[in-house]
Amino acid sequence: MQGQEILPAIAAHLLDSARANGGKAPSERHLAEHFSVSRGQVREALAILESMQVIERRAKSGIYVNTDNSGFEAMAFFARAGIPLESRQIYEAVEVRKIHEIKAAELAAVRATEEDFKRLQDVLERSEQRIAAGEGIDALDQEFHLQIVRATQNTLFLSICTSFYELGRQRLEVYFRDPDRNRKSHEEHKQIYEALVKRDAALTSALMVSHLRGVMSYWTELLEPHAPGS
Amino acid sequence: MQGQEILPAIAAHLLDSARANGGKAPSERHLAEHFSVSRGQVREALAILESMQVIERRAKSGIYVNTDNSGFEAMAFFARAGIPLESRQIYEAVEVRKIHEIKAAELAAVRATEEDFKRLQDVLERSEQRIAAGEGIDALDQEFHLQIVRATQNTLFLSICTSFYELGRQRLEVYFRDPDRNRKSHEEHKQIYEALVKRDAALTSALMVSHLRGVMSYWTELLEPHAPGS
DNA sequence: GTCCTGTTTTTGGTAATACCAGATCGAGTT
DNA sequence: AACTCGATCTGGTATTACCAAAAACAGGAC
Repeated sequence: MQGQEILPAIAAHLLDSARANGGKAPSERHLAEHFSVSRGQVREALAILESMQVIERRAKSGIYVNTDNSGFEAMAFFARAGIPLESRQIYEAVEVRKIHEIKAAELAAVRATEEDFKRLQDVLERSEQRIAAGEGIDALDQEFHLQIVRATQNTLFLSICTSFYELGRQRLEVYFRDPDRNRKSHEEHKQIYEALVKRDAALTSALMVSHLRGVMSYWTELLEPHAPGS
Repeated sequence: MQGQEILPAIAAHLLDSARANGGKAPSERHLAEHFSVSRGQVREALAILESMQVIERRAKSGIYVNTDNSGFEAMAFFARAGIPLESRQIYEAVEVRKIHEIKAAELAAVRATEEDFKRLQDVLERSEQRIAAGEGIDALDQEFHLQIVRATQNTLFLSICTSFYELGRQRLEVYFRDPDRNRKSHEEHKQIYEALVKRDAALTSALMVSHLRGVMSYWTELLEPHAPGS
C-alpha cells in the first residue's frame, strides 16, 4: 500500500509506547501485527531508527527508546515526520540555526554568484506578489534564507541548514498569517539582499542578526527558557 | 558472526560498484550472495543507506548511488565507517566545523559550568603528561574541543560537532607525530582555557580563530582549492 | 515471606522461499 | 531502423522456521 510511509508511523508509535512503558517498546512481532506488515518491514524501519540512535535493539531482550534523544539525525527525521519535539530541543535548534544563518549571510556576501542573486531576486518578486494578493509568504521566507545558504557554495552547509528549515514548517504558516509580519519580513529581506549585492559582508551579517532576532523570538517566547546564557 | 558490521562493507562495495558502473549498483540478490548474508540483511543495510540518501532504490529497476552525495548524515556515516571522502567534501566540512567551533568558544565562555572547567582542566593535565612522555595528544586534542562545545550546554550543537570530529581521526594521529605541533597546540589550548575561565567571550573566540587557522590549514593544504572566497 | 533454582516463554538475529508486478532488455518482425 | 512482444530481472512484501540468550515464571528450600 505505502512504501516507506510506515517509518513515521512506527516511530511515533514507539515513542508513545515507550513513554507509557518506561522506555521499553513493543516487540517486533507485536509491531508487525499492529501495523499489518511483515516482520521484515518492521525490521527495516527499526534499522533506520537505530542508525539515527532513536532506539537501541538489544538482542534477545527488546527494543529500548532513547528518551533523551538530542542527536541531529533524529531531530531532522522528527521534523520531517511531523513528530513534535520537546521545547528544549526546539530551543537548541533555534540557537544553532541562528548561528548558521548569520555566518551564511557573511559568506554569501563574498561568494554569491550572479545566478544566486537572480534566484534571490526571484524569491523577492514572488514574495511581493503574494503580499500584494494578501497571502502569507511562509514558504518563500524559508526559500529566501535557503538561497542565501546556497550562495555560500558549501553544499554540506546547505544540507545541514535544510534540515533545520523542516523544523518550522507548521508554525511558520501561523506566523505569516499576520500581514504586518509579512511586510516587515519582506522589507528586511530586501535590505539583506541589497547588502548582499554590495558584497558588504559585515552589513549583511548585521542585518541578518536583527532580522533573526525578531523571527526567532516568536519561537522562543512559546517555550520555557532553557538557555543558561542570554 | 557480525552484527551491523556489514553496513560499512556494503556501503563501500556499493560506492565502488557504482563508480565502475555509472551509478548503478548490484542487485540485492547479488549483494546477498557476495556477502554471504540473507537478502533481509542486505535490505536492512540498504534501508539505512537510503535514509541517509546515499542510495536510491527504484522499485523493479535497481539501486542507484548518489554520486554527488553531500548530505550531512552521509558524511557523518562515511567518517565513522572510514570510507574516504572527496576533497571537496572535506573542505566543506572543515569550513563548517570552523564556524561551529568559533561560535562554541564564544558561547562556552558565557555558559560553562564549574564541571565544564574541571573537565577541560583534566584534559589539559592529561595532555601535559602525554607531552612530557613524548607522546602525541591527538585524542586529547579532540576531547578538548569537544568539551568546549559541551560547555555551550546545547546538546544538539554537541551532536553535530561530534560528527565532525570523527572525520579527522586518522589524519590527526599523523599531525600530532610532530612534538612541536603538540607543544604549540597545547599552549594554545591553555590560553583558550584561561580566557574561558575569565569568561571573556571575545578573547576566547579570537584565540580559537587563530588556533584553528593553524590546525585547519594543515587540512586544506592537502586538498585542491574548492572555496571561491578566501 | 524470601531467596534460590530450574523450566518455559519471549525476543531479536538470521536465513530460506515464494509471489507480485512493473522495468528492462533482447530477439524477432516489419 | 523502428517497432513489438515475450522472457528475464528487480525491488517490495509476506511467510515460515530455527537459534540462543534473556526474561519471566513456577516451585521448592529455608
